[in-house]
Amino acid sequence: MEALPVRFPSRKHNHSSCVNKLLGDAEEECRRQKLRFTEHRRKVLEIIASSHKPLGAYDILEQMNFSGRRQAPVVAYRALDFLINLGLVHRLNSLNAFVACMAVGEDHTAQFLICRQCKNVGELNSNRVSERIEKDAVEAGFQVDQQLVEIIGICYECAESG
Amino acid sequence: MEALPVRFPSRKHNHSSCVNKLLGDAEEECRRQKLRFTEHRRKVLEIIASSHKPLGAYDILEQMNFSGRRQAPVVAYRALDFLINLGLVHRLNSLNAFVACMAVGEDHTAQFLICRQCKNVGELNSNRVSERIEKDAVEAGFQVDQQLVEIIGICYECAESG
DNA sequence: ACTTTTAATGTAATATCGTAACAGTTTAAC
DNA sequence: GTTAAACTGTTACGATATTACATTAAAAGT
Repeated sequence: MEALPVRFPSRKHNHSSCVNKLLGDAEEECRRQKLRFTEHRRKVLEIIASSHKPLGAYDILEQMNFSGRRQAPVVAYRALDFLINLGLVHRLNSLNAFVACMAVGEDHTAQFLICRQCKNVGELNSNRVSERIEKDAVEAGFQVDQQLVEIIGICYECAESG
Repeated sequence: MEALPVRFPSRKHNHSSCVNKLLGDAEEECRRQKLRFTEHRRKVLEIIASSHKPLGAYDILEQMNFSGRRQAPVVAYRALDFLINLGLVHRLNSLNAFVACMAVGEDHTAQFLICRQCKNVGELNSNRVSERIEKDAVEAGFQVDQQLVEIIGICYECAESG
C-alpha cells in the first residue's frame, strides 16, 4: 500500500522556503491561466502562507497595512476569493478562517486536520476518504459536487509533548 | 452488504409526524437525562424540525415571536446550544445554519448531504466513511475527536426533475 | 496609437452571525 | 423554607461578510 499523503507542519520545518514555494506556484499558475497576480493577492497569500495556523479575514487585514492605511474588509475577501478559486488557499468552515494549500497543483481532495491544542492545520489528501464519500453518497442517490471534511483533534507533536 | 443508512427528506414525506417524533424523542431524552425541556427549547426544536432546509439563527428568531415581542439573538443561540449538545440538532458549518437530526439516539456519525438546488439537507450515516476518516487520520498521526463532513451537490429528486 | 472592453481597486455603508455581562427569576435539592 | 443551580431578560457589543457604485488600470481589437 502506498503512503498516505499527509502534510502536517512540523515544528521545525523551513518556513520561508515553504512561503517562497507557494508564491512561485502562484505566479506560475497565474501565468498559465493568464490571471493577474496583483499586489493585494500576493500580500494576502504571503500572510496566509506565513502561518500554518488558520487566520481570519480580519487577522489578514490587520497585516495588510503597508501604506499605514487600514484596508476595507472587502479587499481581503476579494483576494481570498481569488486565491481560493485558484486552489492556493482553503477556507475552514468550522473556524471561519483560511489556510494556505499544502498540495498546490496536485488535483487533490483535501481533508483538514485541525489540532485543537497548537491550532496548526494539516492537510490529509486521502483519495480513499474522498472516494468512500463519493461512493456512499452516490449509493444514497446523491450527486457530489464538493466535499468539506474537517477533522478536529490532536496532532502528533502535541500528543507526544502531552 | 447491509443498506447504507441515509435520510434524505422526500418531497412527499409526512412532515407533521416527523416533527412530532422529534419532539417526543426530545422529551424522552430530557426526562432520561434530567434536563429541562423549556418553552424556548421546544419552540426552537419545533421550528427547526418543521423545515428540512437549514435555518439560520436569525430565521429561527423571527419565528419565535409568540408574544409579539422580538426575542434577542442570544435566546435562539442558547436553545440551539442545548439542542446541539443533546444531539437533536446539527450545525452546518458551511452555511452557518441548523438542521434537525434525523437519527436521534442512534449514536451516529453523520455526513450531511446538502442539495444546492432545493436546499434540503439529508443525513448520511455511513460508518464506512467515518471509519475510513478515523483510520487515515490515525495513520497520519492524528488523534480524532470530531469529524465534520458536508457534501454539497444535487439530491435524487432534483436530479430527476432536471 | 487609440478606442473598447474587461478586470481590479477604492470607499462607504450595511447586512449577517454570534457572544459577553449581569441582574432577575424559576426550579430542583437539601 | 432556605440554598444552590439552572434558566431568562435585556443591553450592548464584537466578529464576519457583502452590496453598491464610482474610479482606475490592464488587455484586446482595430
